[in-house]
Amino acid sequence: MSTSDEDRADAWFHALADRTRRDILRRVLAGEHSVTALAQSYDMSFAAVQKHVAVLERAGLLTKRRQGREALASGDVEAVRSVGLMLGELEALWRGRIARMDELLATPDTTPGTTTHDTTHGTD
Amino acid sequence: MSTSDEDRADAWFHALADRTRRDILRRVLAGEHSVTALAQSYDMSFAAVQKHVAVLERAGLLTKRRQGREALASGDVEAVRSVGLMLGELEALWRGRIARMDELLATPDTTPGTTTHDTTHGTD
DNA sequence: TAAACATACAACTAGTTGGTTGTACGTTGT
DNA sequence: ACAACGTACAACCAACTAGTTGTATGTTTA
Repeated sequence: MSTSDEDRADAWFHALADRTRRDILRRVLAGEHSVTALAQSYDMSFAAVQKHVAVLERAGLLTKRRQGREALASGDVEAVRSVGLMLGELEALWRGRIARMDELLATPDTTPGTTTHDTTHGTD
Repeated sequence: MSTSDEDRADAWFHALADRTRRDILRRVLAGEHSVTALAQSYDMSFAAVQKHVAVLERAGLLTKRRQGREALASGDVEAVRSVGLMLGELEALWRGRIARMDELLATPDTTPGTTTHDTTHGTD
């Protein structure tokens, strides 16, 4: 495949790592806005805002539809949910660690030959 | 206050925007690891990995405790949840938009003097 | 048709990032 | 005591980022 999950995650988090872009995303999730309408909300050039919108669009967090001379931007809630899902996977890893700790406490004499720490060897 | 919510969000998303850091975070959420143990998993210098760990630590996604000469890093699941919460707020904005659309469809003759589009004016 | 508007993109600049090597300092083991 | 280990940080470099101005192209409107 061309763009891996990690590539998409890079784009997502990089897009979200700028407060202007997060603010733009909030606005376009709440409703459609043209690029100039968005630009008027910030103390920077139109071109700067247009580039922020482009970054969000490339990351898939926002889509644009053309209506006449205007480009109406709209937030993609599915993409936001995908980011949340990835965070959920992180939480799951942590839960696994806790479960492992509980297991050790519950059955203190099993797994007799193993060392006491670092059961998570990388698979790369 | 010194560090605003937006400052923290900047740090969170910037820390998550690098795949090596995301991988480190996965490992330290699954279990404690020393910095050298982490460094051995990646094809880069120890110093590079140490800096990645420092970025995650400054963002609050990871904590370190000292044990002898080792620094044991552990993922902070609460911070991960906070990031998820922020995404949830984005989703809520979108739900508000949908609710507003439904409202318009349900009562087609109310709000007689308003224009048909863009009910979300900025408040700055 | 001409002027004003909305967008897109190229070129440039200052600051930041992700990597490197080298050095310093506390800790462990012989 | 001393060598090896684990960590931290400074200095440096190439690549990238976020902003700028300027230009080009298409769309409305007078």
